[in-house]
Amino acid sequence: MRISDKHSKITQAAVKVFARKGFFNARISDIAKEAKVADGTIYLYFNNKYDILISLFEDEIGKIILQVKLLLEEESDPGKKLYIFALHHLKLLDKKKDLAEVLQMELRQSNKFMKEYRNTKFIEYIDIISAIIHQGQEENIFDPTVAPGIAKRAIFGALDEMSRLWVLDENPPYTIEETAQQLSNLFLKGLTL
Amino acid sequence: MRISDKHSKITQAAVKVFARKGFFNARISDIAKEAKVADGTIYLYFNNKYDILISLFEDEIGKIILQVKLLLEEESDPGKKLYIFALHHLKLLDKKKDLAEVLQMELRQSNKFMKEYRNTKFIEYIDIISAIIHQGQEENIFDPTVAPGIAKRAIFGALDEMSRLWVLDENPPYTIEETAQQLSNLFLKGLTL
Amino acid sequence: MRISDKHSKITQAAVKVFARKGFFNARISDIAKEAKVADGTIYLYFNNKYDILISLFEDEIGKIILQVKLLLEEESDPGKKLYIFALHHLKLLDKKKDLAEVLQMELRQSNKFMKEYRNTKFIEYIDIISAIIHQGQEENIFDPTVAPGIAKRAIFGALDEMSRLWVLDENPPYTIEETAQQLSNLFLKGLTL
Amino acid sequence: MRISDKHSKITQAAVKVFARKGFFNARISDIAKEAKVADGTIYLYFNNKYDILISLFEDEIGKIILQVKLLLEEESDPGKKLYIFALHHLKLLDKKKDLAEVLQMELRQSNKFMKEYRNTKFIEYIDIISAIIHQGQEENIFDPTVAPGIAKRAIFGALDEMSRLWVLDENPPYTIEETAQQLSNLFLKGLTL
DNA sequence: GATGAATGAGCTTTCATTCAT
DNA sequence: GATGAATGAAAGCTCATTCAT
Repeated sequence: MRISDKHSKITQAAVKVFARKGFFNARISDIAKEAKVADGTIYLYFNNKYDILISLFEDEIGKIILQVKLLLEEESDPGKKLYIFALHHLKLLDKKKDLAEVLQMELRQSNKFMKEYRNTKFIEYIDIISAIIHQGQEENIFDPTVAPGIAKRAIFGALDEMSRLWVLDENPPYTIEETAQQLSNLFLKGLTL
Repeated sequence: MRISDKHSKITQAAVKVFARKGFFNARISDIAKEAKVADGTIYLYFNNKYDILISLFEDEIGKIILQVKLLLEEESDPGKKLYIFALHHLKLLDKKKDLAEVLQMELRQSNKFMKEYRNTKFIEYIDIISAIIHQGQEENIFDPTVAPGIAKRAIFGALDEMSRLWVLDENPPYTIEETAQQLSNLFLKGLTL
Repeated sequence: MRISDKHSKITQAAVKVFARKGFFNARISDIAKEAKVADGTIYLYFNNKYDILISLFEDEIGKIILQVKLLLEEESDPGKKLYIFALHHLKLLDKKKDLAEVLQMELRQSNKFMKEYRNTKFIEYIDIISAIIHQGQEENIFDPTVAPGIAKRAIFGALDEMSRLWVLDENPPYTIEETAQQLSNLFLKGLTL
Repeated sequence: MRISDKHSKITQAAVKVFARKGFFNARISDIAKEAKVADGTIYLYFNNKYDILISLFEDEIGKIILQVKLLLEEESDPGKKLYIFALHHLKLLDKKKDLAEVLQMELRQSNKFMKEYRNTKFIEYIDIISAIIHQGQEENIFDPTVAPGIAKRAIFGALDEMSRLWVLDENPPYTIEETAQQLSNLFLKGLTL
């Protein structure tokens, strides 16, 4: 088994366990059992419990950023880019519910991660949105009086709050496509000159 | 001393301590010390540690709902209502940073509260937004194709994400009024026919 | 039960357990069981495991110093003082075998206690010897060329090594009085002009 | 590489590590790293952690015994022999501070070594002293009423306690020669008829 | 009602030892 | 023989909760 396999196995197990029980209620032995390794093995790959969460976060957000950026490269219209971003965000979190729950619930939860820990990956992710807005303003499509620093947070916040529907609800009242459509419409009209 | 005084003292202390340390890192003895009561006294007013958080949440959200509803009664225009809601939300959380942090960070964090615990107070709060949207649609001011169930979450999510700026950042790059203005503009244009 | 009772009960239990198993092999739960308290109770009286050992040491040596000084006050002849000191030292450690074992074995064992921890109580104890030697030199009874700083260590080391006989051996080949006599004779002749 | 090389490398490494951290705080991996072998390799040469310490002890004391006996053969006067023994003891431990620390601190520390483990090498070492005393008594130089079994322990204890000065103190207040001189004078006068 | 000393279950982390390669 | 990744038992310490006063 390759080294990276163990690391990855533990990460995947941690996602499941953190999603099920929450970071603080999750025991290392839960993760170990889920990953089918010994408790001690986890400490060969991670420094401590917090490190698992941060590491997991950076790895996964990193992958997501790569994916979205790749997708967006194929489109030039900022309005359509916004839709693609929204759709991709919702789809992804729907597909990886456990991961979604961990990212949403656990990561923002503690001073440990949002205050002391400078969350650069997260910033990189939402800066994709501000880049789109900026582009739209440069091309005279979007309203130049809109502050991209506010709009990016608004859009991410909206997506994030919506995605909770699929994470928490067994039978969400809206489809993902419908939601992505509605959200991008809403913001598009709001942004467009 | 009236019974409610002790209850309230403990709740206020819990807000401070949860904000400072997070729910899981907070100790009952921290709260007791902050409230200037004995550890055991807390258990005369609350069943357990989780109960403090839920109780705190319901009480505080209850007060906020009362306040906003009162404010909104004085205004009839749905567009202006949206601005008032946004401004009030941001102002409040800025004024009560500790409470803001607890509501944002701790409450959504655990399955314990968002899954098992049916969060009716929270639903009541964001339904204020959908009521405004509904009113605007009834009065043919807002686009009838917008789903209020989506828009309410989008608006709350945007506000929530924005408010993190004042909670976490020492020197936020925007003023509260500016932000409320930008957000309500954005959504207003998005919503308006 | 008075507070000091619990503290003392734990200290006494720790002496027994440390003597039986050694500091590192002793578990907190062993001490707790021996003291008939809960594990956690120990941490109401001591900061950590090391603290129990140091605290125990300072308390017990403190008591011993008081006792010996009291005894020595009644005697003026430095030669006889030396005998009294030796006899008392050996008797005491014979009577309190567990304590003797802990003081001998555990305390000198670790950098933690002899390097980082400035062992002032111990120094105070062996300085009783140098004071006697000094007195003898002042009174022209003892050889002035003898360095009290060396002799005090020699005498303490001799006593300490001897006392191991009663700590470790079931049937020591010498009696305490005989040993005290031999040792004080040996050193007296060595010291006397 | 000869087998004994690895064994010796590990022993030397263990001396360093035990001296630095103490037996219980030393990790097998520390010793392995210091010896530049793999952790598992240590178990090809030693049964377990305790075995390293005991083995180390027997080897090193064995060497010391050989050296002293050789030195003493060249001298016939028991008084001078005593001085030679003292000087050699102190010099050796000063030269091999790490070894000194391990012998002093770690070996006497635990029941594991002084009770269960019959320390024949150590006995052999201090019996060199009683042999000298015996010789002196046979030759009518030393006081026949002195019990060699007590005197040997007294002398060893004195040397041992003194040698702590060079192990623990950066700037010991006495030189080794001075100390050996003082000690052998003290005991010589004490022993001589 | 109020207290806070006492409890003891529970958890993270360490590390001697093993064994497949 | 040599390796070092993997193991899993073990233990120090914490802290929510209880209950005698």
